[in-house]
Order: sequence, then C-alpha cells, then structure tokens
Amino acid sequence: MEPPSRSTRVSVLLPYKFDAPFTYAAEEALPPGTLVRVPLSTRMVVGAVWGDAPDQGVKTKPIAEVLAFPPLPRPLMDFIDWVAAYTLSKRGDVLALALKESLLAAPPKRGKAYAFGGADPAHPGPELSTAQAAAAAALRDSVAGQTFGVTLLDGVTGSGKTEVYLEAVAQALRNNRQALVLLPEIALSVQFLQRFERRFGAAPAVWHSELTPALRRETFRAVAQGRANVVVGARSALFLPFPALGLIVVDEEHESAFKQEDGVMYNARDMAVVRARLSAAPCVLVSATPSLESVENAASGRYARLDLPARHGGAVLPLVKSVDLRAHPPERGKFLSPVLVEAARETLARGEQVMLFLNRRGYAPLTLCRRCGHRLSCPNCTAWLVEHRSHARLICHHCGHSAAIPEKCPACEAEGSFVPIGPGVERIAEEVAGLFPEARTLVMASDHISGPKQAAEAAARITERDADIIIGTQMVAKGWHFPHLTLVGVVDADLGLAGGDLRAGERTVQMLHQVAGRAGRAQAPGTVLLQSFSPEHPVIMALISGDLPDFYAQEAAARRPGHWPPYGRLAALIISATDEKLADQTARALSRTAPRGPGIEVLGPAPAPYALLRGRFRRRLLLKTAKHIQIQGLLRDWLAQTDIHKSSRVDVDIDPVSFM
DNA sequence: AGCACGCCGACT
DNA sequence: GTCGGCGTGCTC
Repeated sequence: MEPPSRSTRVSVLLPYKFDAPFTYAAEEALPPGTLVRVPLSTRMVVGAVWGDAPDQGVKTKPIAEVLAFPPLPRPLMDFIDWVAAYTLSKRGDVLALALKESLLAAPPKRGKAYAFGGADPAHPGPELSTAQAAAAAALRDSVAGQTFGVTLLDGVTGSGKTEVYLEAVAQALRNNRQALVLLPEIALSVQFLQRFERRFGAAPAVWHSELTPALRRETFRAVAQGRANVVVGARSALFLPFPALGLIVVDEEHESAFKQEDGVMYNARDMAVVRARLSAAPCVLVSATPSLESVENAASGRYARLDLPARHGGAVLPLVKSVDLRAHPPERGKFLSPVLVEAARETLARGEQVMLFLNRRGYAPLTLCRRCGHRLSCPNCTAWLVEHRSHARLICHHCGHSAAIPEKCPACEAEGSFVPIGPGVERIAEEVAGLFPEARTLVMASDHISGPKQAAEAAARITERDADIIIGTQMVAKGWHFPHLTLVGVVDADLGLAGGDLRAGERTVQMLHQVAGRAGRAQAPGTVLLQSFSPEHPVIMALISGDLPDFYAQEAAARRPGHWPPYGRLAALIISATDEKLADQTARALSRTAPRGPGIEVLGPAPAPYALLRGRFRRRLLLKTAKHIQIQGLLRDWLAQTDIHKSSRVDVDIDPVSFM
C-alpha cells in the first residue's frame, strides 16, 4: 500500500512520566487538544495533541485513531504546562491528572441518565441579610465583568458565606459560563449539597475520589460538553476540561487538605488562582480563618477583600474560655477536667447538646509495656501504632499496617503488661459513658463514619436531637450546622502546637476557631471551653479574644524577618531510598552542591517527616529563598549538577505545608 | 504507566 | 539445570 502523500507530524503528550510530547505521523494537521489513540511500544494509549513544534528528526509511528471527544480546552493545556513548570513535574504526569483513558469510553446506549446543568440561577433562593446581600452584589459585579481577579471572602463562622458565593455562581450561570466550587472534603458535605439545591433547585455535578466509574465517566463527558454547568469537587476537579469556565470558588481556602502531598505536589488553592487567570475568570477564596498567604495578598491589594463580620439571623458568636488543666486537672487516668464535666452536665440538663473535640482517632495514640517501657511502633514507618478498640487492632495511621494487640511484650516477654497512653476519641467516649450513662453519645471519626451516607445519617441524628453528646475528630470541625449544640469542649487545645512546624500556630487557630464555630449557631448562645496546659499561649489567647487580625499580625511579624512564607519561598527536597546509607549519601551529595548566595538558605539534611515511610528511608533538605528569587530555576540547576545515584529518588515539594 | 530485558534464589 | 523475583531502561 502506498503511504499517504501529504502526511504530517504532530506532537502528542502522553499521560505518563514524560515531560516532552512524542511525535507521530498524521494524515493532516490536528488542532491542539485533540485526543488521539497512538501506539506506544507494544500497546495503544490515549494522548492529547500538544502545542510543541513536532520533532523533525525522530522516527515516527502513525496515529491510530482520532477520538470523537471534544478537544482539551486551550486554558486547560496552558494550565497543565504551568503546573508542571511550577511544581517541577513532568508534563505527562500533570496531564494524567486531567486525562485517563477510562474516562473516555463512550456511554452505553441505555445508560442511566444523570441530571446535570440543571442549576437554575433564576430559582428563588433563601433570603439574604443586608450584609450578605451587599457582599453578594460585590461578588456578582466581579463575576459579571468576566475577567480574572481574586476576591477573599472572609466571614465569621455562621455568617452565611455559602449563600453569598452561590450568588457569584448564579452570575456565572447567567453569563452562560461554567462554575467550579472546590471543597476540601466533598465526600462529607451533604449539608452543603442541600444548601446548593435550595438555591438552584437542582443538585450540582460532584467530583471526588469516591465516584463510581460510570458516574465519573458521565460527569467528565458532561463537563467537557458543557452540559454540567456547576461542578462541586475536591482538588482534582481543577483538572476537568471545562470549555467555558467562568468562576472558581475555593471554600475553606486555608485548609491544608488542598495540598496534594504525593505524585504531582500542588496546592489546589494556589493552582485555582492560576487556573482562573488562564481562563480569564474570577476566583473567590472563602474562609472564616483565611491563610496568612491570602490575608497578605488582600492587604497588599493583589486580592480584593469582602468581610462578613456578623452571624446570620441574629445568632451571636460563642463565648470562648480556657480551662487551665494545671489548676483543674482531670482525675487520674481521665482527660476531662471537672470544669468541662460540670459545664456539660448543665448543658445536658437544659436539653441542649455537647460536642467534645479531639483530633485523634482511636483509643490511645501510644501503647507501652509498663514493665520495660517498650513502645509498640510500626515496622514500616516512624510512627506509633494506634490502638483502635472499635476494631480490636493496632493500626499505623500512615501506612495502614494493622496488627492484633500482642499477648506479651515483644521486648521483655511480660504478659498483660501493656498500658494505653493518652486519649483518642474512643477513650473519651468511654469516659463520657462513665460520667453520663443516660446520655446518647455519637462518635464521629473516619473509623466510625465511612462515606457521605453515614455522615448524613449522623448529622440527621444530631439535628433531630437523637444524640446528646458528639465526640469527634476534625470531621466535626467544619461546615456543620447543629442548631441545638451549645457547648463545645476542646479536649486538648495544645495538641498540634508542639513540633516546631512553621504553621503550627496558624493551623491550630484555624481548626479550633472552626470547631468553636459549631457552638450556638441558632438562638441559644454557645460556649467553648479549651482545655490547655498553657492558656497564656498566643494561640489560646487569640481564640479567647477572638482577635484574629491581631494574631495574624503576630504571625506576620514572626515570619517576615527570616523570609518564611508568605514572605519568602520554600521548597523541600525529599530524598528516599530502600537503603538507609544510600539515602544519607544522596542527601549529603545534595548538601555539598547546594546553591549559595544572598537570599538563599539551605536547611538540613534532616530525617524527613516519617524518616521511614512505606519501607523507604527518607531525608529532607529545605531550600528557603527571598521572594524575588525564582526557586524552580535554582532547583533545576541544583539537581542537574548533583550526581544522584539511580536507586535513590529525589522528590521536590514546592511550597510544602507538612513539616511534621 | 506498562512491558521487556536481565541477573540472583528455591524447585522439578 | 529451569521458573521467577523485581531493579532498570525504554517507549515517538
């Protein structure tokens, strides 16, 4: 057979760990973004025609098939290139976040019909307060302009921020554009979906890791074809192929859950701003406790700022007090101070609900042998095994390793010598059962509530007053509206402050402020009691006074001189190898070739967070630079100049958030 | 990501 | 002597 007379070359980016596109032969030029099936060694794979000039020198194979699917929109392709350059990832790896072959299968002839695109901006929504209406009008104006710009919407817990930004969504729909709402944990936001439906008369398309393959495929297609006009999703929704994106909202923008910690390490909050810019769309960042990064961007005028300083519907902010555990210690082997116990008793007597917050799953975070002091730890990780009585197992919270509680101590062979040290939510539940045997308690932690359905059931039990005491981990911290809940007790407000993490204070303020915000959201006023051994700590003081601006000012003053973020740039190099000596050797080699100069500092090497993780030894170096320095270029040169043994790996984490 | 190629341990 | 472990390399 004769070859086609006018064959041409096209660049095709493949969703694997290649940075450069491959060159294939095609019968005619194909527009960028076109999805194609191409041969790759012995198999067929799907890729996307990319904008790079085709390589003229290299041998080519022909494209096997041009897929009948809308081409990837140009702004998405630009976004993929941008994210790869910023995070120092391969472009193919970033493309893999957007494109999976499994998403492209044609729908079956008689497939289930899903309702998308039904969100109706004209549907009569709930009435807004004067403050809400004013903020909504400002957001609507910025969306109507159809240009890029970022607004920080800062509203106290219970101020009705959601209803305000849904008006921005409505405006995007009136513009005939699509809207994306990013949430840190979509799976559990049943109450959010109900609020959405109240406003728009229909549920949005949702995007998260737990979708069934069929629904995932159909949602992907609906977004690509513009049939889905609103998507509510977790961070990966940022990579959906919206042809007409007109708004991105990032709710709970301060949440560290937006940071992807493996593979392509990106912060979805920051990348949302980039995605919006490349789509010429506005972006709204929403939080009651914004990140210092966003506060700083608003202060410098890069972002606009809207405030909702009062609670909606006449509810008042809760009264926050500390309980000094040195003055009012719990009984031996117990964790609730008599002050908190008494407050709980009074609250229950009034027929109101109590929430006890402890951000620790399981029964006890540490089990040790009382005879020899041996601690039960994970064989694969640098972590204690956490006892879970609900499963009668010891579980590693990092790799999932699970074991029965041993009969005798592996070190000294003593029998029955193990003692649980410290509390988890299960142990608090045990204590509560002893104190309030009549009360109906509900534990909300990921071990007890798996998935949106159970979460919705738990939430319904609480709103219907079918539970008196709720004991929960961070799962209970955000988004929930429980009108009969008036007392929140924080079992260990100091948890999370130790450890020297750059953002430990900021994160503790954010989380405990969110938890405190669960109290007294309706007419009855709320009280929050923070159990602490150091109530004079600035974080505890900030929570009591409620003066967050003052706390942010203190944080800023502490970070500015050392060029810590957001006043400088940070990148982590994670060195890992199955051989510990090799990990050390590579870390030392990188340390020797480290960049030097004004405004550049390299810290480490140190054992990485979890020096042993999933069987690999890890070391970490931190590169800290002044803000004007282009950290990616510096890193690229550094890595290129260093002789890195091929069985050790170096991962780069730009803007790391986890230091622990 | 797959898949092939290639050098070291327990089986027919 | 082979089957198979997964480390390493390659795919337009």
